[in-house]
Amino acid sequence: MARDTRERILAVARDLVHGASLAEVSTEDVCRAAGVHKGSLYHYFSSKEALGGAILDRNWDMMRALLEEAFADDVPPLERIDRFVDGFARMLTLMRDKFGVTPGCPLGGLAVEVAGHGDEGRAHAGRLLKGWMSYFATAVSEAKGRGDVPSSVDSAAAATRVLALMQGLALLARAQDDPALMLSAKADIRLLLRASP
Amino acid sequence: MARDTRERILAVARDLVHGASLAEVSTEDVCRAAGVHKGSLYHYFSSKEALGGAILDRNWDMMRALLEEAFADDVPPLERIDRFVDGFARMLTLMRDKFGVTPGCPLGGLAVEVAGHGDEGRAHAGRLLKGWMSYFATAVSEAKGRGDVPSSVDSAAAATRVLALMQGLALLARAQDDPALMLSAKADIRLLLRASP
DNA sequence: CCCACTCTTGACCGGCCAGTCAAACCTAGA
DNA sequence: TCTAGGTTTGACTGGCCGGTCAAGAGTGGG
Repeated sequence: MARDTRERILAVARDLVHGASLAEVSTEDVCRAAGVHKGSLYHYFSSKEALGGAILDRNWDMMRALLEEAFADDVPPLERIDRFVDGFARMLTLMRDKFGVTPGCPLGGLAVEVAGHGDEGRAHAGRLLKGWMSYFATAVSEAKGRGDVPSSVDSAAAATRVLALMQGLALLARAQDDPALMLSAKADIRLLLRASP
Repeated sequence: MARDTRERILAVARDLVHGASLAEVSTEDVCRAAGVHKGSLYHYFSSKEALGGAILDRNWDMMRALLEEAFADDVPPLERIDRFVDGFARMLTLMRDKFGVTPGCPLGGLAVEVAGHGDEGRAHAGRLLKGWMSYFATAVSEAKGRGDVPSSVDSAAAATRVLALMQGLALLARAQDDPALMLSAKADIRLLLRASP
């Protein structure tokens, strides 16, 4: 029952925060949905901010799983990115079905909010975003080796571009409640890398 | 004193919401900063949501001014976009100096929040984002006429890409507290339009 | 069986928050 | 000058919110 409770609180809180923001969800909401009392929540999390940080980490775990799944294979590097975009869009669609609204990027939105909570928050968010970009950067680097991407392209800068585009599309997808917008990222990324389709 | 009060409330609220979110600012904060009592605020705005909508409109006015300033001239269309990016980055820097943190896009962030407030909210946000994109779309269209952009490019889709990239860069700029990130948009947009620099 | 320790309960707090209201205050026009 | 309507005041409310606390329940090791 021990880890289980913590787990349930975290899972429920994550669900409630999706499609909303941390500020819009109260600890009481979380406790009610998890069937737990406030004391338990504060037994496992020192503050609401700490809970937010834990949710962020959990979302990063999910994103990393998605990345690993898309990037693990012997598929050409640019296709890995495509597969990730497909997976990301699928996730947005699933969440839309589950929560009734299209969420933004589970990482990006919360990262901004956590980054607003002082310097450690920003450092935390920055670390995760860097980690995400590194997947893109190594793929781009490998694509350069294969000649799929011009060698003049800076891998790190290109990774930033790619992440920015995906974040922006996720924001527009949320504002327009349309997860399919995300799919256009595949062609757009080719352009950002000056790669032929 | 009549319009003046409404004006002051709006201006102060806008300042408070920059770099934060509407949810993080209370009506009491706004009243205190504006030197006004709650009754006055609710005399001019029917609810906090309505105040949020008014702030969003105000931010759109500012953005439109920036767009008009960059787009009005006889400068080539792609350079107009560059000038807008410069203006946008300058604005982020000014806000950072004023509020101590880099804000995200004044329109994008608030638009997402307002879009979360039911269907009219989403329609409102969608209208402004569409308006913004139309500036890019006409510039792209004109650039195609001049041969600066391949005629195969779809103007509306390209405008969405450009807006998404800027929104994403603004998000990263906020998360990393670095407005200069925005400047890379100029080169990136060239790539998204398959245009030569 | 009991101790110690972790976990859970449920009531509680001080404060904040969105929104209300009636009364007072202007001010412009008749 | 009187009046009518827009504007401002200031106190108020009912509820929620993050967080605390002391006491009890459960449990594994000795």
